[in-house]
Amino acid sequence: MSDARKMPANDLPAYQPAAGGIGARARAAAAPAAQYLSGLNPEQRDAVETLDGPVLVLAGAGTGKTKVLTSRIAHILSMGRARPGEILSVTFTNKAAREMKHRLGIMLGQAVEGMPWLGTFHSIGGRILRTHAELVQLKSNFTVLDTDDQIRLLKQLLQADNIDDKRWPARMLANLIDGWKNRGLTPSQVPSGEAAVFGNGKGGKLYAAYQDRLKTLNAADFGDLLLECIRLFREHPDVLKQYQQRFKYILVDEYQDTNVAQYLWLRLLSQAPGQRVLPEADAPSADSKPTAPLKNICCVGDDDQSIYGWRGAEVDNILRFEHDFPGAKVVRLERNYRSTGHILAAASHLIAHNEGRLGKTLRTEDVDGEKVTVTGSWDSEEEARAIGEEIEQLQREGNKLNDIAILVRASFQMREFEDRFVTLGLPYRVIGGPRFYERAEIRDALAYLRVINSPADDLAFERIVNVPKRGLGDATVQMLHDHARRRRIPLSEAARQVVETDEMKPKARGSLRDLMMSFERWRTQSEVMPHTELAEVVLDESGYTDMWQKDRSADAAGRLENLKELVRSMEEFENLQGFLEHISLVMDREGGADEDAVSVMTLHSAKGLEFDNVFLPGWEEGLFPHQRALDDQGRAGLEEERRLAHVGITRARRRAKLYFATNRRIHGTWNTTMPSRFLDELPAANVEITESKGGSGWGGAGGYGASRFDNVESFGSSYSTPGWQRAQANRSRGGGQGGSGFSEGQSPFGGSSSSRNKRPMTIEGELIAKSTGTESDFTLQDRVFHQKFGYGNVTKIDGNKLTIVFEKAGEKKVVDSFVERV
DNA sequence: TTATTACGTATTTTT
DNA sequence: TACGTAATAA
Repeated sequence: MSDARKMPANDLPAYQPAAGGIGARARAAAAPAAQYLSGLNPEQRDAVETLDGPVLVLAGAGTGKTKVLTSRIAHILSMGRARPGEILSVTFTNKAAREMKHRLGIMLGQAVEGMPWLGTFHSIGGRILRTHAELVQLKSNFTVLDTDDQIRLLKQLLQADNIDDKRWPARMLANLIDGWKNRGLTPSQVPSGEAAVFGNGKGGKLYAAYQDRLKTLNAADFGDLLLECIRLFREHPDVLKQYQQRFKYILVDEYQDTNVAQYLWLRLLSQAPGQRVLPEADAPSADSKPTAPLKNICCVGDDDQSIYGWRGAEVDNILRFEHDFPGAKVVRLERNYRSTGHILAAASHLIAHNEGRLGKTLRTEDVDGEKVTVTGSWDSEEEARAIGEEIEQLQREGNKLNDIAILVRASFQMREFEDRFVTLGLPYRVIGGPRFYERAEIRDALAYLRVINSPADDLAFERIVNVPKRGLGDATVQMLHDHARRRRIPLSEAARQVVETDEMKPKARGSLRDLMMSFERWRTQSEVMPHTELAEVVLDESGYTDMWQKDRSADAAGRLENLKELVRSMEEFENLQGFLEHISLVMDREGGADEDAVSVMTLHSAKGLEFDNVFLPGWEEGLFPHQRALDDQGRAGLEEERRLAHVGITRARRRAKLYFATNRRIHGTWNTTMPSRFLDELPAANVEITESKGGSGWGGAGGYGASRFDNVESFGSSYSTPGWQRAQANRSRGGGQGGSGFSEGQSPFGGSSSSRNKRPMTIEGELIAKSTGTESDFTLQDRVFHQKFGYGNVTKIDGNKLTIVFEKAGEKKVVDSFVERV
């Protein structure tokens, strides 16, 4: 194993000098081969060494999936089959991408400059899109909108269309559009029946309008990063060909999580260069016969870990792989190197209840270990208390807190544990909580920078015109909107024009003019000043920092800290443009793992991780499986929940502990719940039912199993149950937790700072300048009418600015779009 | 225009 | 419960 160490890691591409007159293959096999191949079992090795043609690796939990992927890349490189820049390697999450980069780094040394095309679907799609932005009616500095921006934008569209956004919430439309994009559907491709379900048949039109608006805002949402990429490939075969030629090898991680759009994207790229592009509506239908020779694509996944169906992931993609990629080699990895016998048996048994699996049987050579435990407690509070105590016990036995995780179904469950841990003084860390960049102060700061970088970014402008308060309220913004729409210009340009006139009250006008002048100044400065410094200047001069300094609320200090962190994190990027490109894509935070602390996270964000001790609370009907999954997706939903349960249990190396509570508070009211059906699906031989250690003597052995249906009667009468009364009594918990309740801001930015150099904003500037000069179609002495000032005569024309003497209001300067000729 | 209050309603998972 | 929106007052 370690005799392979002879060859230094960074000698990787240097296999040539290593061996003398042997053939290339032998050379490669003899030299660094041991380095990355020796640690692989036969199946893994098979997956790594099969370089030609499509390969599907079915990798169960803990079977060395990432190891296979990274080894395969190492293999491709050391065989000289491709250079780093010719390997496309896509993952689903940033976390996974980072992990792969990290492991590759260890495996190869610095020899491989970071693999330029290793990243998430979205970041790579975005990158391709920026390179060819003009071809899809964008500019290369386009903004990536997050869900929040998206919804605000849709809200505006709904209002413009006089649609009651009570009855038809913008959020719902956003989900619809997202769904369409996930399925690779442009506005014209959405089935008319589906488009009609929203807003009395206006859904389709709204989608189209939304796309339109995105283009004028020079923005793309998440779905666009893939969908527009697909459109680009279809409409410009030459561009597609270029990428097909570049990518000699394609590797896909977590293939079971891909959606239709991602599938199409991969299909296009995986065809041999020059092949006819797939016909328009080639969603993966049963009869899609792949005729084109397909390249070397290797997909790794596990159908039993598909947990993103609600987000458009198609388990079908992986189930149909052999059909889609004929001649594909399928490798099963079934040797589990992570969990003990009992844990694995429990997980396997559970998942066996699902139908429509490709079927794998996980094996382990590890000892049986401790049985999986199931513990019932009276209510969620007791559950938290019990888990807290068990953790303290584990700690006393010498376990690291870092080796302990609590995995919950829904994030609201976390609170209870946080409360408990704070009172216990137990260090914990919440993973995947409110994202750094989603915090209001970060988004505000970013909005300022966005407006500087891209004056057409109306959403950003709107966000900060009146933050901090400048006396520019709804009325002002509405007026700017009117003007902007009429002249088809961005809001910030409208503001610049209106400020020259008497349209606004002096006070508002003054502060808007100040703001616009500031932006002008910052924009100039941005060309000479380092972007971090610029950010500081902006935050300072805009009064934004002041605003929080004056704020006396508890979290103001934390927000200021976050702002500092934001500025600090900008250093990793070459310029403002590069920073803004990345911020919207790199959504998760990292780091902070130095301290010994219990991890608290959702089951979803736990995928890919492992811990010695895993606590799984909340195994109750309605919560897990989640009611909504059941309602919306029926059987498929249940199976996905079951896969989620499977993922949860298989995170554990040594101990998996499940919990259910009889009473849980949801939306402030107490509900009596039944233990999850998943508990019944566990194999008795590997499970132990234990007493709750949380005191009270309730719960425990009889809590589920034969007697579980005894609880049914108490449904609906929860207010009279002892639990409810006790809960009332417990309300007055003395929780004086003075210290810092919030988890501090951490940098969400990965190590990769591959920001490319692009000239910022010159293009924008020109465009703006031009739109200003549009001639007015008024002539001197025209008699006009103005909403606010009444009738008057034009006495002077300066571009689109008119000076008018009004009969009542006297001489005023106004913008022409506010008056009409009479 | 902003601050305050009242009311109603929605609550999974995330690139 | 807790948040956001809408109505109302200053």
